[in-house]
Amino acid sequence: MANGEREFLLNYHKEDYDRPSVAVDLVLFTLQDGKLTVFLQPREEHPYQGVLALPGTFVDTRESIDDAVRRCLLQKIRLDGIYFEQLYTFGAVDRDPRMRIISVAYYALVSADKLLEMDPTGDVLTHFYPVCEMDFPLAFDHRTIVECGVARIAGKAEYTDIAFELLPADFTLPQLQAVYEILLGKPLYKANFRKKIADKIVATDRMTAPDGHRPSQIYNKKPAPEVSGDQ
Amino acid sequence: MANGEREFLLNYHKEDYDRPSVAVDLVLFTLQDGKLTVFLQPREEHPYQGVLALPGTFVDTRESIDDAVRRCLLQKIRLDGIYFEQLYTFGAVDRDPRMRIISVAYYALVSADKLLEMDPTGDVLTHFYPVCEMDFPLAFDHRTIVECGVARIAGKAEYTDIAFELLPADFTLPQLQAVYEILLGKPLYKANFRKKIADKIVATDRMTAPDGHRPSQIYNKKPAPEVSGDQ
DNA sequence: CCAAAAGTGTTTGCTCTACACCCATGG
DNA sequence: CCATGGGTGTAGAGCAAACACTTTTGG
Repeated sequence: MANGEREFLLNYHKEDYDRPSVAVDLVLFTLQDGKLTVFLQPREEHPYQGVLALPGTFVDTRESIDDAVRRCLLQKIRLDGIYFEQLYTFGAVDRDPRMRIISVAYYALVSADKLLEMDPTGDVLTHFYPVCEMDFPLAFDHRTIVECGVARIAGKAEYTDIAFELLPADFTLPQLQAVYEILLGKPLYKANFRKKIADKIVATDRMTAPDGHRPSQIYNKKPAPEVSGDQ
Repeated sequence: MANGEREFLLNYHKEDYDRPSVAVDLVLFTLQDGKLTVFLQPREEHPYQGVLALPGTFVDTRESIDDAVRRCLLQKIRLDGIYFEQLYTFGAVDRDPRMRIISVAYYALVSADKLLEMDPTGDVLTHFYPVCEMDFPLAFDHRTIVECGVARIAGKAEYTDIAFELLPADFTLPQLQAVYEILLGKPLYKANFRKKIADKIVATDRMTAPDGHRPSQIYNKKPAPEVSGDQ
């Protein structure tokens, strides 16, 4: 009878009853003025017309979910080649009042300099809103999705290198520390922080331009360790 | 034009072109003979007829994804009220040769005693296979899904209490330690382990029946801490 | 008395925390 | 010479690893 159920559902599907649609929604983070910000756009259609929402798109039959995310990034934000990762799949029955839409949420990280490089007009930059000041309504369950993304990057900042995705290739240690402090939401001790990330970075021989105080050294992220050659 | 794209996709959907179907696939873990085992059933239909596969079902329009998981557990394994959690959503275009199916994978944990209680015939127990001995083919991308589940519970065992889900309410510390050792895949030091989990358990006044050596004390999981009353 | 497994105290070593201090630049 | 922020060494707290040891049962 477990099989009968499966049989039923297979037929149910083939005979083309109504069934869920699948979309991706994207939580694109960057840093502005020392704050974590997220990309939001006012919706142009009902429901939630004019209300800020995450960028998203339906998943086409001929593309993987990751490809739908890449397409969404490219078509809606003109971004390419940035870090993204699956977050969670949201499937409450009433999350969209029109019809049943299951949303596979992703988060993405981009550095402010990459944003400017990709969009020299600076128009895209105006669509970012600080996550700690979102005292306005969001469409659908998008507030929940953003909160889920914030929680994820806070957690992953502790044991992965995602913080580097929010900085240019050249960065200083005070900058890197600021990123960690924003993601973790707490201040860090300078000396301890430097010891902890020492093995993830390489110093260049360049310094920042003097600015009323001691210039800081410029670092790069250490390349991912090669698998040991001999075995 | 981002809007035109959205418009197109909305119409694309409404006019009922082919679009992805959504299923849940379930990685149900338990412990047998000191090994982590997973529930698999031979498929009764093509494709992969006769090949072992995870239990799964299509997501109905009127149920949430979590509800689809509950229904799958109940209909296919006759299980109810056990721990489960979303794992990852798999959406490669060719993961199912028949048609495009996006699978929201979940993992679930059940203790061997609960399995027997729910299914006194013991039939369900025969469908579990040790994850470390899966030297046989699996249908679709189900091997990847199982591996994803194994990695997840190994990680979560370190900072959550999921290990308790694999034991009855009454357990001994050697039993609990064995669960952690299986999930983490490494031996633990008895004295250190006991100190570490001391604040998560409460001792009962009961002991196991003597068995050729010193009996062990029976413990229960400490109830989740109440939110402190005064504030 | 011995084997086997349960259960406990103590030492050691490491990591993270916190503080103290020095360095380079502009004014 | 001071203010500002960059950069570094070192002592102490806390946690975890490792070891040594005692206890209880059956044979």
